[in-house]
Amino acid sequence: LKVTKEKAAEHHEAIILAASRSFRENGFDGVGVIEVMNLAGLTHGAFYGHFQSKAALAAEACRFSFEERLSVWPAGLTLAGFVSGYLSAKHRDQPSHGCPMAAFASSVGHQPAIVKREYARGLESHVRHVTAQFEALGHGKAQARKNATVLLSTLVGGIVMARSVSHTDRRLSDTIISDMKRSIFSQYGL
Amino acid sequence: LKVTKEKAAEHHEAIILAASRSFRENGFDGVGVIEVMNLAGLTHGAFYGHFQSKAALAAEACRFSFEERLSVWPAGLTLAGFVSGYLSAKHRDQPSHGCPMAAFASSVGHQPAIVKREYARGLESHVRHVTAQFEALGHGKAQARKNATVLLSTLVGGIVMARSVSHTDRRLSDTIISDMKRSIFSQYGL
DNA sequence: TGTACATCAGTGAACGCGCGTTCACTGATGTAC
DNA sequence: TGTACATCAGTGAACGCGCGTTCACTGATGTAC
Repeated sequence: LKVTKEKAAEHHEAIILAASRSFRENGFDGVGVIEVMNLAGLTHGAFYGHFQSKAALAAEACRFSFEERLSVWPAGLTLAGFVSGYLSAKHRDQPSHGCPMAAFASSVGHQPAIVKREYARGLESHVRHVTAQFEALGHGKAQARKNATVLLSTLVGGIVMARSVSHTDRRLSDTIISDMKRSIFSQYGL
Repeated sequence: LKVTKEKAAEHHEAIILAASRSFRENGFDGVGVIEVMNLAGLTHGAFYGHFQSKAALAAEACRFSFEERLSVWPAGLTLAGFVSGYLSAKHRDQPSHGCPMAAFASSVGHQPAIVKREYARGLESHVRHVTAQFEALGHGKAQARKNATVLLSTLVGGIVMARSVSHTDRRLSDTIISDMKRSIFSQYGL
């Protein structure tokens, strides 16, 4: 049954949102088109009226995830606050609302080119954003960029490692998080 | 056709080796039982005479990957040498022979419990091994363990991030590797 | 040592299932008069 | 503004494919005599 253009646009956004959440939670291959559509409150048949393929949705979901993450960045958030929030049990246990780099980094390599491209774009914009934070702290342009690259890679490593054992060795997972946080704080003097 | 017990044992090892390589290269879900068996020089029908399930093979392949990695650790390898080899274009481009943590970290969470358990065991033994390296350098037990945890997480983050964009933005990928290496070297005074 | 036979590693066809995708159909929308 | 009709977002059955898994069968192994 046909619906309002506004309703259809809302549906489109709902699909992307649902995909963004469940792809981050279960990986691109861990959730199917049917499940995403049901999460969006629709049936699977309507999917190909909105997207050309699952890969196209994955790319959109990837783009949305990065965009959402940067858009909810609080105005006065310090680097210390950012690191603390990133390396937290909450972030580890809620990948669906978390960093898309940590969620997609190691599986995006096996995804279609369209997904890889959108991921690389998001990564670049994320690096730029953190670079600006370091520049605001007085670092030179080149050094700020290096710091941003290293900090983000380090954070991703910490959360990815913590998640990899969070259901098997909770204590080790907690240790990774706290040790990484302490190390980063001392390294950057936060 | 029946084969010698020795041949059968060789086949068993060949399957694990092939799985270890292709799982690290393509992920647990990126390669099927048929492909693994063909890589091992057999047909898929023989698989369930060797393993109870694909998950059981994944667990064995995981265990083997960690074991192989530690067993080929050169006797006199310094931490600086280890870091240099880890954060290299060669390691980035050859995950099939590389670190199982970097290869499996973010997908092991979606694998059956038996795989998760074997991964956690390998991770723990890897941390212990690097801890011993730091102890040999004169660090106290607790500090050595912390250093090992942080170093490994940082290395994994670097290689995972570099791999995530290696087919899309080679320059950024190279930058991540070199910036991470420089940062780690200066942090640990290598 | 030689022979007959039970064992069993490996083969390849087949099964069931879930997935991404397609399509004929429905009925509310929104446009032309 | 009201009516008739073309449009098209959404539905749900169906398709093809690849995957993990099963199984009847083959024929070399290795054992019992």
